[in-house]
Amino acid sequence: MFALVDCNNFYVSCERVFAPRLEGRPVVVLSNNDGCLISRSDEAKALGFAMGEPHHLARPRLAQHGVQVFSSNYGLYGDMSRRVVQVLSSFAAGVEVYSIDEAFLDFSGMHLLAPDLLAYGAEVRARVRQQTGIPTCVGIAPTKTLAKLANRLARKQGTSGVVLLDTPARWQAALAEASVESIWGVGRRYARKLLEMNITTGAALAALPEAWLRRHLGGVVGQRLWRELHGHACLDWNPAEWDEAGEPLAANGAARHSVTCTRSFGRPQHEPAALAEAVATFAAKAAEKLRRHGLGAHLVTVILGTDRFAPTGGPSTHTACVTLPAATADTSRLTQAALQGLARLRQPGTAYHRAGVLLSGLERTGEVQLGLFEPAAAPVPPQRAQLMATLDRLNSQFGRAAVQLAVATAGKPSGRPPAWAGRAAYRSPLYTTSWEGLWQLS
DNA sequence: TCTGGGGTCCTAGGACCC
DNA sequence: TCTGGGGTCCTAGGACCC
Repeated sequence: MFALVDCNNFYVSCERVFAPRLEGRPVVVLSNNDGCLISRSDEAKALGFAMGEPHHLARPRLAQHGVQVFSSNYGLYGDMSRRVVQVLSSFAAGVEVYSIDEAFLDFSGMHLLAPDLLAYGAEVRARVRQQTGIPTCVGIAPTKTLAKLANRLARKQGTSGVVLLDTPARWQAALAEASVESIWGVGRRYARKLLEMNITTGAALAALPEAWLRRHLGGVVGQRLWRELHGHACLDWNPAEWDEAGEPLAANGAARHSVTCTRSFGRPQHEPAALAEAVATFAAKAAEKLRRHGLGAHLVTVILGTDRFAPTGGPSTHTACVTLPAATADTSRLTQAALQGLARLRQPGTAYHRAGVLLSGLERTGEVQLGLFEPAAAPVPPQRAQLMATLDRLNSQFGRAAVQLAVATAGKPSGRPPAWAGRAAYRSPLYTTSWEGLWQLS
Protein backbone atom coordinates (compact mmCIF):
# COMPACT_ATOMS: atom_id res chain seq x y z
CA MET A 1 0.00 0.00 0.00
CA PHE A 2 1.22 3.50 -0.88
CA ALA A 3 0.14 6.95 0.19
CA LEU A 4 0.73 9.91 -2.11
CA VAL A 5 0.93 13.22 -0.27
CA ASP A 6 0.63 16.19 -2.61
CA CYS A 7 0.95 19.81 -1.51
CA ASN A 8 -1.95 21.92 -2.72
CA ASN A 9 -0.95 24.69 -5.15
CA PHE A 10 2.47 24.38 -3.57
CA TYR A 11 4.28 27.56 -4.64
CA VAL A 12 1.23 29.69 -3.89
CA SER A 13 0.87 27.96 -0.52
CA CYS A 14 4.54 28.72 0.31
CA GLU A 15 3.97 32.40 -0.41
CA ARG A 16 0.81 32.42 1.71
CA VAL A 17 2.58 30.98 4.74
CA PHE A 18 4.50 34.27 4.94
CA ALA A 19 1.67 36.50 3.71
CA PRO A 20 -1.46 35.25 5.45
CA ARG A 21 -3.45 38.20 4.14
CA LEU A 22 -3.45 36.37 0.78
CA GLU A 23 -5.57 33.57 2.20
CA GLY A 24 -8.81 33.42 0.21
CA ARG A 25 -7.49 35.80 -2.46
CA PRO A 26 -6.43 34.97 -6.03
CA VAL A 27 -2.66 34.41 -6.26
CA VAL A 28 -0.38 33.14 -9.03
CA VAL A 29 3.34 32.30 -9.20
CA LEU A 30 5.30 32.79 -12.43
CA SER A 31 8.00 30.56 -13.92
CA ASN A 32 11.62 31.64 -14.21
CA ASN A 33 12.04 34.82 -16.22
CA ASP A 34 8.43 35.70 -15.28
CA GLY A 35 7.48 33.69 -18.36
CA CYS A 36 4.25 31.92 -17.58
CA LEU A 37 1.84 30.92 -14.80
CA ILE A 38 2.97 27.75 -13.04
CA SER A 39 1.08 27.81 -9.75
CA ARG A 40 -2.42 29.16 -9.14
CA SER A 41 -4.55 29.44 -6.04
CA ASP A 42 -8.05 27.93 -6.23
CA GLU A 43 -9.41 31.47 -6.59
CA ALA A 44 -7.14 32.13 -9.58
CA LYS A 45 -8.17 28.82 -11.16
CA ALA A 46 -11.83 29.79 -10.70
CA LEU A 47 -11.13 33.05 -12.54
CA GLY A 48 -10.02 30.99 -15.54
CA PHE A 49 -6.23 31.37 -15.38
CA ALA A 50 -4.62 28.33 -16.99
CA MET A 51 -1.52 26.35 -16.09
CA GLY A 52 1.36 27.43 -18.32
CA GLU A 53 -0.45 30.49 -19.65
CA PRO A 54 2.05 33.15 -20.86
CA HIS A 55 2.27 35.97 -18.37
CA HIS A 56 2.32 38.68 -21.02
CA LEU A 57 -1.04 37.45 -22.34
CA ALA A 58 -2.59 37.07 -18.90
CA ARG A 59 -1.30 40.37 -17.56
CA PRO A 60 -4.36 42.55 -18.34
CA ARG A 61 -6.75 40.06 -16.75
CA LEU A 62 -4.49 39.60 -13.73
CA ALA A 63 -4.64 43.35 -13.16
CA GLN A 64 -8.35 43.50 -13.79
CA HIS A 65 -9.07 40.88 -11.10
CA GLY A 66 -6.49 42.21 -8.66
CA VAL A 67 -4.58 38.94 -8.65
CA GLN A 68 -1.44 38.91 -6.49
CA VAL A 69 1.52 37.90 -8.69
CA PHE A 70 4.85 36.40 -7.54
CA SER A 71 8.05 35.56 -9.43
CA SER A 72 9.22 32.08 -8.49
CA ASN A 73 11.40 31.82 -5.41
CA TYR A 74 12.94 28.36 -5.53
CA GLY A 75 15.14 28.99 -2.52
CA LEU A 76 12.00 29.35 -0.43
CA TYR A 77 10.07 26.49 -2.06
CA GLY A 78 12.99 24.07 -1.80
CA ASP A 79 13.37 24.76 1.90
CA MET A 80 9.63 24.44 2.58
CA SER A 81 9.63 21.17 0.65
CA ARG A 82 12.44 19.83 2.83
CA ARG A 83 10.42 20.70 5.94
CA VAL A 84 7.35 18.89 4.62
CA VAL A 85 9.42 15.76 3.88
CA GLN A 86 10.89 15.93 7.37
CA VAL A 87 7.40 15.78 8.86
CA LEU A 88 6.33 12.97 6.53
CA SER A 89 9.33 10.85 7.49
CA SER A 90 7.84 10.29 10.94
CA PHE A 91 4.72 8.67 9.47
CA ALA A 92 6.18 5.80 7.42
CA ALA A 93 9.21 3.58 7.24
CA GLY A 94 9.97 4.75 3.71
CA VAL A 95 9.45 8.08 1.93
CA GLU A 96 10.11 8.63 -1.75
CA VAL A 97 10.37 12.29 -2.71
CA TYR A 98 8.81 12.33 -6.14
CA SER A 99 8.99 16.05 -6.83
CA ILE A 100 9.27 19.33 -4.98
CA ASP A 101 5.62 19.08 -3.91
CA GLU A 102 4.85 15.35 -3.79
CA ALA A 103 6.04 12.34 -1.85
CA PHE A 104 5.02 8.69 -1.69
CA LEU A 105 4.90 6.95 1.69
CA ASP A 106 5.40 3.22 2.05
CA PHE A 107 2.24 2.04 3.78
CA SER A 108 2.85 -1.70 3.44
CA GLY A 109 1.69 -3.41 6.62
CA MET A 110 0.45 -0.07 7.89
CA HIS A 111 -3.08 -1.38 8.50
CA LEU A 112 -1.63 -3.47 11.34
CA LEU A 113 -0.39 -0.33 13.09
CA ALA A 114 -3.18 1.97 11.98
CA PRO A 115 -6.32 -0.05 11.21
CA ASP A 116 -8.13 3.08 10.04
CA LEU A 117 -5.98 4.31 7.15
CA LEU A 118 -8.34 7.19 6.41
CA ALA A 119 -7.88 8.53 9.92
CA TYR A 120 -4.13 8.01 9.68
CA GLY A 121 -4.04 9.94 6.41
CA ALA A 122 -5.98 12.75 8.06
CA GLU A 123 -3.38 12.83 10.82
CA VAL A 124 -0.59 13.17 8.23
CA ARG A 125 -2.38 16.13 6.67
CA ALA A 126 -3.03 17.81 10.00
CA ARG A 127 0.57 17.43 11.17
CA VAL A 128 2.06 18.82 7.94
CA ARG A 129 -0.34 21.73 8.09
CA GLN A 130 0.45 22.45 11.70
CA GLN A 131 4.22 22.19 11.44
CA THR A 132 4.81 23.82 8.04
CA GLY A 133 1.64 25.73 7.20
CA ILE A 134 1.29 23.85 3.93
CA PRO A 135 -2.09 22.28 2.99
CA THR A 136 -1.95 18.82 1.42
CA CYS A 137 -4.12 16.02 0.07
CA VAL A 138 -3.53 12.32 0.61
CA GLY A 139 -4.39 9.39 -1.68
CA ILE A 140 -3.94 5.80 -0.47
CA ALA A 141 -3.99 2.71 -2.72
CA PRO A 142 -2.06 -0.49 -3.47
CA THR A 143 -0.07 0.98 -6.40
CA LYS A 144 1.50 4.36 -7.10
CA THR A 145 -0.76 4.89 -10.11
CA LEU A 146 -3.91 4.20 -8.10
CA ALA A 147 -2.59 6.33 -5.20
CA LYS A 148 -2.23 9.12 -7.72
CA LEU A 149 -5.85 8.62 -8.73
CA ALA A 150 -6.94 8.59 -5.08
CA ASN A 151 -5.01 11.82 -4.52
CA ARG A 152 -6.75 13.45 -7.47
CA LEU A 153 -10.11 12.55 -5.95
CA ALA A 154 -8.98 13.85 -2.56
CA ARG A 155 -8.39 17.25 -4.12
CA LYS A 156 -12.04 17.58 -5.08
CA GLN A 157 -14.17 19.71 -2.82
CA GLY A 158 -16.43 17.87 -0.47
CA THR A 159 -13.91 15.20 0.49
CA SER A 160 -11.93 15.35 3.69
CA GLY A 161 -8.69 15.62 1.73
CA VAL A 162 -7.98 11.90 2.11
CA VAL A 163 -9.20 9.14 -0.22
CA LEU A 164 -8.59 5.43 0.23
CA LEU A 165 -8.91 2.99 -2.69
CA ASP A 166 -8.08 -0.28 -0.97
CA THR A 167 -10.41 -2.77 -2.68
CA PRO A 168 -10.93 -3.63 -6.38
CA ALA A 169 -14.54 -2.45 -6.10
CA ARG A 170 -13.38 0.95 -4.82
CA TRP A 171 -10.67 1.56 -7.41
CA GLN A 172 -12.81 0.27 -10.25
CA ALA A 173 -15.55 2.71 -9.29
CA ALA A 174 -12.97 5.50 -9.18
CA LEU A 175 -11.56 4.50 -12.58
CA ALA A 176 -15.05 4.55 -14.08
CA GLU A 177 -15.41 8.18 -13.00
CA ALA A 178 -11.91 9.24 -14.11
CA SER A 179 -11.32 10.67 -17.57
CA VAL A 180 -8.66 8.77 -19.45
CA GLU A 181 -6.39 11.80 -19.77
CA SER A 182 -6.38 12.21 -15.99
CA ILE A 183 -4.68 8.83 -15.50
CA TRP A 184 -1.02 9.09 -14.47
CA GLY A 185 1.09 8.02 -17.44
CA VAL A 186 -1.42 9.09 -20.08
CA GLY A 187 -0.14 12.32 -21.57
CA ARG A 188 -1.46 14.43 -24.40
CA ARG A 189 -0.44 12.11 -27.23
CA TYR A 190 -1.73 8.91 -25.71
CA ALA A 191 -4.95 10.62 -24.64
CA ARG A 192 -5.61 11.72 -28.22
CA LYS A 193 -4.97 8.21 -29.50
CA LEU A 194 -7.31 6.71 -26.90
CA LEU A 195 -10.07 9.24 -27.43
CA GLU A 196 -9.99 8.50 -31.16
CA MET A 197 -10.78 4.91 -30.23
CA ASN A 198 -13.56 6.08 -27.97
CA ILE A 199 -11.69 5.05 -24.84
CA THR A 200 -12.73 7.86 -22.55
CA THR A 201 -12.42 6.61 -18.97
CA GLY A 202 -9.80 5.00 -16.78
CA ALA A 203 -12.05 1.94 -16.53
CA ALA A 204 -12.22 1.59 -20.31
CA LEU A 205 -8.44 1.85 -20.48
CA ALA A 206 -8.02 -0.83 -17.81
CA ALA A 207 -10.47 -3.06 -19.70
CA LEU A 208 -8.27 -3.14 -22.81
CA PRO A 209 -6.03 -6.19 -23.18
CA GLU A 210 -2.64 -5.89 -21.47
CA ALA A 211 -0.97 -6.68 -24.79
CA TRP A 212 -2.69 -3.73 -26.45
CA LEU A 213 -1.16 -1.28 -23.99
CA ARG A 214 2.21 -2.90 -24.48
CA ARG A 215 1.81 -2.53 -28.24
CA HIS A 216 0.47 1.02 -28.36
CA LEU A 217 1.35 2.92 -25.19
CA GLY A 218 5.13 2.87 -25.09
CA GLY A 219 6.03 -0.81 -24.79
CA VAL A 220 6.79 -1.97 -21.25
CA VAL A 221 5.73 1.44 -19.96
CA GLY A 222 2.19 0.75 -21.17
CA GLN A 223 2.26 -2.77 -19.80
CA ARG A 224 3.29 -1.46 -16.36
CA LEU A 225 0.47 1.06 -16.51
CA TRP A 226 -2.03 -1.75 -17.16
CA ARG A 227 -0.78 -3.76 -14.21
CA GLU A 228 -0.74 -0.78 -11.90
CA LEU A 229 -4.36 -0.06 -12.81
CA HIS A 230 -5.20 -3.65 -11.82
CA GLY A 231 -3.63 -3.31 -8.40
CA HIS A 232 -0.25 -4.92 -9.10
CA ALA A 233 2.53 -2.57 -8.03
CA CYS A 234 5.37 -2.58 -10.54
CA LEU A 235 6.88 0.90 -10.56
CA ASP A 236 10.26 1.38 -8.90
CA TRP A 237 10.52 2.34 -5.25
CA ASN A 238 13.34 4.80 -4.49
CA PRO A 239 13.13 5.85 -0.86
CA ALA A 240 15.07 8.81 0.48
CA GLU A 241 18.20 8.09 2.49
CA TRP A 242 18.71 9.58 5.96
CA ASP A 243 21.67 9.97 8.27
CA GLU A 244 21.60 9.09 11.98
CA ALA A 245 20.44 12.58 12.89
CA GLY A 246 17.39 12.21 10.68
CA GLU A 247 18.62 14.69 8.09
CA PRO A 248 18.00 13.63 4.49
CA LEU A 249 21.18 12.48 2.70
CA ALA A 250 19.56 12.16 -0.68
CA ALA A 251 15.93 13.03 -1.27
CA ASN A 252 15.59 10.24 -3.75
CA GLY A 253 17.61 7.04 -3.56
CA ALA A 254 17.57 6.48 -7.31
CA ALA A 255 20.87 6.97 -9.13
CA ARG A 256 20.98 10.31 -10.87
CA HIS A 257 22.00 10.39 -14.51
CA SER A 258 22.37 14.06 -15.27
CA VAL A 259 22.49 17.53 -13.77
CA THR A 260 21.29 20.52 -15.77
CA CYS A 261 21.25 24.27 -15.47
CA THR A 262 19.53 26.17 -18.28
CA ARG A 263 17.97 29.62 -18.31
CA SER A 264 16.10 31.89 -20.66
CA PHE A 265 17.67 35.33 -20.96
CA GLY A 266 15.81 38.49 -20.04
CA ARG A 267 16.60 39.67 -23.58
CA PRO A 268 18.34 37.96 -26.52
CA GLN A 269 22.17 37.91 -26.37
CA HIS A 270 24.73 37.74 -29.14
CA GLU A 271 27.89 39.22 -27.57
CA PRO A 272 30.52 36.48 -27.05
CA ALA A 273 31.48 37.87 -23.63
CA ALA A 274 27.90 37.89 -22.37
CA LEU A 275 27.30 34.35 -23.62
CA ALA A 276 30.55 33.15 -22.05
CA GLU A 277 29.57 34.79 -18.77
CA ALA A 278 26.19 33.09 -18.80
CA VAL A 279 27.55 29.66 -19.75
CA ALA A 280 30.29 29.92 -17.10
CA THR A 281 27.69 30.85 -14.48
CA PHE A 282 25.48 27.90 -15.40
CA ALA A 283 28.47 25.53 -15.43
CA ALA A 284 29.39 26.70 -11.93
CA LYS A 285 25.84 26.18 -10.66
CA ALA A 286 25.67 22.70 -12.17
CA ALA A 287 29.10 21.84 -10.73
CA GLU A 288 27.98 22.94 -7.28
CA LYS A 289 24.95 20.69 -7.51
CA LEU A 290 27.22 17.86 -8.61
CA ARG A 291 29.38 18.29 -5.50
CA ARG A 292 26.32 18.43 -3.26
CA HIS A 293 25.42 14.98 -4.56
CA GLY A 294 28.97 13.67 -4.28
CA LEU A 295 29.20 13.15 -8.03
CA GLY A 296 31.61 13.89 -10.85
CA ALA A 297 30.85 14.21 -14.58
CA HIS A 298 32.87 13.39 -17.64
CA LEU A 299 30.50 14.70 -20.25
CA VAL A 300 29.74 18.41 -20.59
CA THR A 301 26.98 19.44 -23.00
CA VAL A 302 26.47 23.09 -23.83
CA ILE A 303 23.02 24.17 -24.96
CA LEU A 304 22.21 27.32 -26.95
CA GLY A 305 18.65 28.15 -27.89
CA THR A 306 17.29 30.63 -30.41
CA ASP A 307 13.70 31.89 -30.39
CA ARG A 308 11.49 28.80 -29.91
CA PHE A 309 8.48 30.63 -31.27
CA ALA A 310 10.03 31.99 -34.44
CA PRO A 311 8.34 30.49 -37.51
CA THR A 312 11.64 29.39 -39.09
CA GLY A 313 11.01 25.69 -39.08
CA GLY A 314 14.34 24.20 -38.06
CA PRO A 315 15.31 23.27 -34.52
CA SER A 316 15.74 26.09 -32.00
CA THR A 317 18.05 24.16 -29.68
CA HIS A 318 21.64 23.34 -30.50
CA THR A 319 24.05 21.32 -28.42
CA ALA A 320 27.75 20.58 -28.35
CA CYS A 321 29.32 17.85 -26.28
CA VAL A 322 32.80 17.89 -24.71
CA THR A 323 34.24 14.69 -23.19
CA LEU A 324 36.61 14.95 -20.24
CA PRO A 325 39.30 12.30 -19.74
CA ALA A 326 38.17 11.73 -16.15
CA ALA A 327 35.03 12.52 -14.21
CA THR A 328 35.30 15.69 -12.16
CA ALA A 329 33.24 18.14 -10.12
CA ASP A 330 35.86 20.86 -10.35
CA THR A 331 34.25 24.12 -11.39
CA SER A 332 37.18 25.42 -13.40
CA ARG A 333 37.63 22.20 -15.38
CA LEU A 334 33.93 21.96 -16.13
CA THR A 335 33.77 25.66 -17.02
CA GLN A 336 36.73 25.31 -19.33
CA ALA A 337 35.01 22.43 -21.14
CA ALA A 338 31.74 24.34 -21.32
CA LEU A 339 33.46 27.38 -22.86
CA GLN A 340 35.12 25.08 -25.38
CA GLY A 341 31.68 23.75 -26.32
CA LEU A 342 30.31 27.27 -26.54
CA ALA A 343 33.08 28.32 -28.93
CA ARG A 344 32.21 25.41 -31.19
CA LEU A 345 28.50 26.12 -31.07
CA ARG A 346 28.17 29.87 -31.27
CA GLN A 347 27.30 31.35 -34.65
CA PRO A 348 28.53 34.95 -34.83
CA GLY A 349 25.68 37.39 -35.13
CA THR A 350 22.97 34.98 -34.01
CA ALA A 351 20.84 36.18 -31.13
CA TYR A 352 20.31 33.51 -28.51
CA HIS A 353 17.33 33.40 -26.16
CA ARG A 354 18.57 30.78 -23.75
CA ALA A 355 21.63 28.79 -22.79
CA GLY A 356 22.49 25.95 -20.49
CA VAL A 357 24.95 23.34 -19.32
CA LEU A 358 24.15 19.65 -18.92
CA LEU A 359 26.53 17.38 -17.01
CA SER A 360 26.29 13.63 -17.57
CA GLY A 361 28.37 10.49 -17.49
CA LEU A 362 28.11 10.79 -13.71
CA GLU A 363 30.17 8.79 -11.25
CA ARG A 364 30.32 8.89 -7.49
CA THR A 365 33.36 10.79 -6.31
CA GLY A 366 35.90 8.25 -5.14
CA GLU A 367 34.76 5.67 -7.64
CA VAL A 368 36.20 7.66 -10.50
CA GLN A 369 37.20 5.62 -13.52
CA LEU A 370 40.85 6.27 -14.43
CA GLY A 371 41.88 6.67 -18.05
CA LEU A 372 44.08 3.69 -18.91
CA PHE A 373 46.49 5.62 -21.11
CA GLU A 374 46.12 8.99 -19.51
CA PRO A 375 47.88 9.08 -16.19
CA ALA A 376 47.94 12.87 -16.54
CA ALA A 377 44.16 12.84 -16.29
CA ALA A 378 44.21 11.39 -12.80
CA PRO A 379 41.52 12.61 -10.41
CA VAL A 380 41.50 16.18 -9.26
CA PRO A 381 44.36 16.69 -6.81
CA PRO A 382 43.28 16.98 -3.17
CA GLN A 383 44.03 20.70 -3.01
CA ARG A 384 41.51 21.30 -5.79
CA ALA A 385 38.82 19.35 -3.99
CA GLN A 386 39.60 21.37 -0.89
CA LEU A 387 39.39 24.57 -2.87
CA MET A 388 35.94 23.55 -4.14
CA ALA A 389 34.81 22.71 -0.61
CA THR A 390 35.94 26.15 0.54
CA LEU A 391 34.21 27.78 -2.41
CA ASP A 392 30.95 26.05 -1.51
CA ARG A 393 31.30 27.00 2.13
CA LEU A 394 31.91 30.67 1.33
CA ASN A 395 29.01 30.81 -1.10
CA SER A 396 26.69 29.15 1.35
CA GLN A 397 27.77 31.49 4.15
CA PHE A 398 27.93 34.79 2.26
CA GLY A 399 25.33 34.20 -0.43
CA ARG A 400 25.32 32.58 -3.82
CA ALA A 401 28.02 33.82 -6.16
CA ALA A 402 30.01 35.52 -3.40
CA VAL A 403 33.05 33.82 -4.96
CA GLN A 404 33.09 33.05 -8.70
CA LEU A 405 35.49 32.48 -11.54
CA ALA A 406 36.32 35.78 -13.24
CA VAL A 407 34.90 34.60 -16.54
CA ALA A 408 31.49 34.20 -14.90
CA THR A 409 31.50 37.88 -13.99
CA ALA A 410 33.10 39.18 -17.19
CA GLY A 411 31.20 42.33 -18.02
CA LYS A 412 29.40 42.77 -14.74
CA PRO A 413 29.82 46.14 -13.03
CA SER A 414 29.61 45.21 -9.39
CA GLY A 415 26.16 45.12 -7.88
CA ARG A 416 24.26 45.23 -11.15
CA PRO A 417 22.66 42.11 -12.63
CA PRO A 418 24.29 40.84 -15.84
CA ALA A 419 22.85 41.76 -19.23
CA TRP A 420 21.47 38.26 -19.74
CA ALA A 421 19.77 37.96 -16.34
CA GLY A 422 16.16 36.85 -16.45
CA ARG A 423 13.31 38.95 -15.15
CA ALA A 424 12.01 38.41 -11.64
CA ALA A 425 10.02 41.52 -10.93
CA TYR A 426 7.76 40.08 -8.25
CA ARG A 427 10.10 37.99 -6.10
CA SER A 428 9.35 37.49 -2.42
CA PRO A 429 12.23 37.40 0.12
CA LEU A 430 14.12 34.24 1.11
CA TYR A 431 12.15 34.10 4.35
CA THR A 432 13.71 30.91 5.68
CA THR A 433 17.22 30.70 4.22
CA SER A 434 18.73 34.19 4.34
CA TRP A 435 19.14 36.71 7.18
CA GLU A 436 18.23 39.58 4.84
CA GLY A 437 14.99 37.85 3.96
CA LEU A 438 14.01 36.86 7.48
CA TRP A 439 10.30 37.18 7.94
CA GLN A 440 9.21 40.10 10.09
CA LEU A 441 5.92 40.97 11.71
CA SER A 442 4.76 44.21 10.17
C1' DT B 1 8.86 43.31 -25.73
C1' DC B 2 6.54 39.25 -24.27
C1' DT B 3 5.91 31.75 -24.03
C1' DG B 4 10.03 27.72 -17.66
C1' DG B 5 13.18 24.31 -16.01
C1' DG B 6 14.68 19.79 -14.62
C1' DG B 7 14.23 15.32 -14.89
C1' DT B 8 13.08 10.07 -16.37
C1' DC B 9 12.47 6.00 -19.37
C1' DC B 10 12.11 3.57 -23.72
C1' DT B 11 12.92 2.48 -28.66
C1' DA B 12 15.15 2.35 -32.99
C1' DG B 13 19.03 2.48 -35.67
C1' DG B 14 23.88 2.65 -36.63
C1' DA B 15 28.70 1.53 -35.52
C1' DC B 16 31.44 -1.69 -33.86
C1' DC B 17 33.11 -6.09 -31.67
C1' DC B 18 34.05 -11.25 -31.74
C1' DT C 1 18.76 -18.25 -55.07
C1' DC C 2 21.83 -16.68 -51.86
C1' DT C 3 24.93 -13.34 -47.13
C1' DG C 4 25.16 -15.62 -38.96
C1' DG C 5 24.39 -14.73 -34.35
C1' DG C 6 24.97 -12.38 -30.30
C1' DG C 7 26.26 -8.58 -28.01
C1' DT C 8 27.54 -3.52 -26.49
C1' DC C 9 27.52 1.35 -26.79
C1' DC C 10 25.99 5.67 -28.45
C1' DT C 11 22.69 9.04 -30.25
C1' DA C 12 18.36 10.96 -31.58
C1' DG C 13 13.78 11.21 -30.90
C1' DG C 14 9.51 10.51 -28.56
C1' DA C 15 6.80 10.09 -24.64
C1' DC C 16 5.93 11.10 -19.91
C1' DC C 17 6.15 13.58 -15.19
C1' DC C 18 6.00 17.84 -11.96
